[in-house]
Amino acid sequence: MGRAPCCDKASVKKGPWSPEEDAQLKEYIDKYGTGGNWIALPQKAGLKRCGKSCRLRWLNYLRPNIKHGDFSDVEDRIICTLFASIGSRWSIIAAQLPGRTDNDIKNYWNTKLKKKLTRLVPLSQRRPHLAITHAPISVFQTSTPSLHSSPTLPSTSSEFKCTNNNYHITTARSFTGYELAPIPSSHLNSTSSNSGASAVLQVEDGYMGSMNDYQVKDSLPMFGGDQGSCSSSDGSFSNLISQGREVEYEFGVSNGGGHMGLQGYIYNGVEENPKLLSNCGGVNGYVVEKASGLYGETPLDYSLEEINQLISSNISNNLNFFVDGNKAEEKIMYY
DNA sequence: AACTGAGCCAACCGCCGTTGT
DNA sequence: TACAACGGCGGTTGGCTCAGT
Repeated sequence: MGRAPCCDKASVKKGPWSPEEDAQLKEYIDKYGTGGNWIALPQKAGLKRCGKSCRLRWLNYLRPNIKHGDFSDVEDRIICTLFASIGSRWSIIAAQLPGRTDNDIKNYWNTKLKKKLTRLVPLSQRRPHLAITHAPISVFQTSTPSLHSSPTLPSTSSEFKCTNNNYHITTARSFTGYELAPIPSSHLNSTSSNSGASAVLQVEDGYMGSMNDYQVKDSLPMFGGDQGSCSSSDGSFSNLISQGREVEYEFGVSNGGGHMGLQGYIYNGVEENPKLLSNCGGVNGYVVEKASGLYGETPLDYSLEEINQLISSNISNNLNFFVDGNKAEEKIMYY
């Protein structure tokens, strides 16, 4: 048996909201708040609407500080960057754009921004780029009891010991997605490589090429345990590292009251300057945040053209990099 | 003026996770 | 533990507007 409907569909009004209804809803919420119960609200407010409809109307239109109208270039860039990174997680993207709603951003993306980006860079001009796979992890420090916390997630597979301290990172499960980071071709030229702990990164070589997984031997933490997915048709990723590509990494965990994580980068195949970002007790969540292709560069430093390369080349390759079966568990961290 | 199609966006639908009983 | 109720989310739809013919 399916779930009972949240309201009597026959007796509720549907369709566009009238100014009177808007005023009624606004007045009620201004006066009494939502009361944490949207289903009961319409009746109390004297509205013949479904609670969900009221909620949507309030969140997307009536609540204070909602911004309507044109999106700025900065907003465009944030949307594109986040879309390239996390996909169509509109609520998360909206959380980074004050005054914008997820619905607004979704509509904007579907009707305008996607087309705008498609026009920007011809397929033939797309550059190779790098994707670093991320996975939920649990982090705990072994040397200082006060920072230690028991990961609530089942730990699996690998353990990472940072080269110059005692932080251990244990992957909690395998990959759920990854981020993309372009690496300019000018950064493809040097040599050297380390072996040691490994990270699984993904590299796309060429705009029409297929996405291949590569296992990178380096002193990066192991993200996830899906070794079976790794392949190395031409050894490209190893070459990239050995050619001196720079890879920045940053990841951590959050418990709602704070977070901790590690940050560092690989240069010429060597992990340098790994450091603890911040710390907090009772870590029981996990977040993995970003990797970028060029040390010191953040995703927001990319031009729209570069962002477009990330998005469109993945779309053109029919990649499913937005899929995450455990979306509720993932959050984005901003240090 | 009438028709048509594209673009836009508010609103709906249904699924999923969480919470309470 | 099972189930219902609810909130939240992303995908989709339907209706309005406007430009082009």
